[in-house]
Amino acid sequence: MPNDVTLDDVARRSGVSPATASRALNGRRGVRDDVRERVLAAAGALKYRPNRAAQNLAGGRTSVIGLVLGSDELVGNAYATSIVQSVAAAASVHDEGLMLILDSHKPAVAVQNLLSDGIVDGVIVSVVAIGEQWVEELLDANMPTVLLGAHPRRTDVPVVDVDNLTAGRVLTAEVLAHGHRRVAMLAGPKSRVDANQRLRGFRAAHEELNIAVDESLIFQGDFNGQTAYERASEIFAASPDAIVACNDEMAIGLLRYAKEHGIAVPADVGIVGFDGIAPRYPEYEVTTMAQPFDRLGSTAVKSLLDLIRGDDVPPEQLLGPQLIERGSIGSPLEI
Amino acid sequence: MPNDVTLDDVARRSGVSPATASRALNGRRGVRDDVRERVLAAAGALKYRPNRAAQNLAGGRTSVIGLVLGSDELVGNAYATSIVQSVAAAASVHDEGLMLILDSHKPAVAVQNLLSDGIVDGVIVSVVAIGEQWVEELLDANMPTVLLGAHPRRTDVPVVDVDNLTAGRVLTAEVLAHGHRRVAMLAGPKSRVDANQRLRGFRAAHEELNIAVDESLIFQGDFNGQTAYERASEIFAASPDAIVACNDEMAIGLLRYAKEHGIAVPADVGIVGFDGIAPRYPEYEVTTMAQPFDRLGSTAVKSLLDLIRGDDVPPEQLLGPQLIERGSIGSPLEI
DNA sequence: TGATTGGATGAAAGCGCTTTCACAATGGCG
DNA sequence: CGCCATTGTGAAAGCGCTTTCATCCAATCA
Repeated sequence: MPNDVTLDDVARRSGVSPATASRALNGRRGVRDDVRERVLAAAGALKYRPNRAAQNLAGGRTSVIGLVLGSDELVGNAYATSIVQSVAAAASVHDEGLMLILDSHKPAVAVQNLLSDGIVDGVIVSVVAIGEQWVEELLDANMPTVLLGAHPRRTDVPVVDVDNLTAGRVLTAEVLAHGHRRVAMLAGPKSRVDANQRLRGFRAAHEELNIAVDESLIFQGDFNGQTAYERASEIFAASPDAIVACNDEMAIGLLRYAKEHGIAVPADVGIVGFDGIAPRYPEYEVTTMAQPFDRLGSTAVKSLLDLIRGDDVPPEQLLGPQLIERGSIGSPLEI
Repeated sequence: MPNDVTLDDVARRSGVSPATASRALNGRRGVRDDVRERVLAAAGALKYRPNRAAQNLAGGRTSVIGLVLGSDELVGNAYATSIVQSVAAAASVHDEGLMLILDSHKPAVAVQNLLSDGIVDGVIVSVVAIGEQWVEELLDANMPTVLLGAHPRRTDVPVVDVDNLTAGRVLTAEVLAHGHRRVAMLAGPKSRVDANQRLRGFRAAHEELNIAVDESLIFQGDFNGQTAYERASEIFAASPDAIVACNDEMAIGLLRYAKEHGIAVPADVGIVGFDGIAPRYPEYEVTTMAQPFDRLGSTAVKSLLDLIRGDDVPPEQLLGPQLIERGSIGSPLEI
């Protein structure tokens, strides 16, 4: 056992009852200052560490939250990876542990385990996992849950997401502001709310300027860079002035194709992406709408903790994205 | 509370004592078959889920293992990401939960928490976290631990790693077998055991063929692709026949430079990498020595569970890597 | 048939903590 | 100077489970 000194030991050493020791250690009020210090000192000297299982059993809280992701999504999926990172960081800020639950080959067992008391106090479910049926099961259970990314149907679970509509609108407006008029859209999966919102934003930006959207310039994508690369010839064949790709992976797929086929960006065609992960590929300079990953993670964690505590949580929290200019639709505009 | 039906409820419903119910549910022997079935049925009907905190407190096991990583290592670090993925998968196979511990801004608290009983039964520490002093603290504590990747100094903790020496030797031998003679090495950080072993393998392969290693062709790298890209001109200026990069990121950095400067690969120079993550970059076809991530994760998890159970674990388990031929040192050799 | 074994079961004792609850002790007030 | 809040403290009751330990009964053996 890593740890064998108990609260009783601390209590005995500091000459108080376990009850008082517990109160002192947990910062409860109603303990004289000198007593509290004595207890703290004893705990330090003994290297006392509370037994979390016992705390949990007695107190009801675990201080662990779960993060649920689809499994094959992690490797090579910059979005998912960023989410893990930011949620982990946020959890750590709140002194919460983080259980990582990837879609396993034993979903039933995973859910079963998760729903047991004493394992996690609540879960954050990433949009990349939504659709898995075991996740549905999880949502139906009476477990505090926050969705990271909107769900196509469930509106009964609080959502934290980037404001995809605005993001799509602003990004497209930026493209239009550079003078591009034939703007193509490489959309994301139809099942994804974020993809749809971005598309709506794309249309909205056009409407604002009274520019008609050429429906033949809207291409169905799947958020996958390789697929985008493979469809690139078709898209370029439509000779758009610029292309709005619904995420950076697809934008990079297009850029790769352009590079390999002597298509100049932004001279021949402008290309923009989404998510803000493109900067990780230094050879592809692409203007992008960055996800506020840090705030996404911290907001989700904070909301979940509120939910666990029983506080009210807004049904939908949309965070502002940030435009990252990297010159792939032309030089930055003067203001 | 997600869950409010207790073992007592199950016991009562099936007309047995809680003791028997517990035994039945946990597959302990000494329960008549019909009784066991009755209990199982009752548990199913009641949707009973054990309270893990209570189980843990009474039984001593958590069924959760920890995975410790350096924090900034996750995003954009394919190696770390793959490790997370494979460990998560392996944990799930064993019905273990996975706590993810990234190097936080509160290392002390993190360690403190981790070492509490009832949080995790043991931890897997990835080589990418080694060096952080809080990890040292963790290793010194009496907590079952397995290292994923060798530690430069500590030999008191069981290690699971790829056989980097052999990997380096075989990969270099392959390069030499293609007829390359002036072979450069872009090494990894000197502080890393894996990097050093690969370099040793590089030398060993040369020795076996009685080829002298030109020390001026050994370049110090840092496992970073961008840095490799920036140093590429210097390396190519030494006009090697081929370059062994100590990981794929660096190999890709070199390839990117080559591509941009009209250096043909493998015609002008051969390039190979390490880790097997290159295939994720379809535009860069690079022969690589793949880490057996799946086995790495499963072996580490299995060893940790053995350790927790009190069984003996070999101090060092080296797994065989796999050569992935992708033509970046010339066409595959006939056999 | 009586003694002996062994398997199935239940009673009860914790695991280490938090938290009522009751009780002193203290201080403010009339 | 006595009375009521207040505050600090300890005793003890669980939290829900596992696990001895003792018990019971049927099966085995002499």
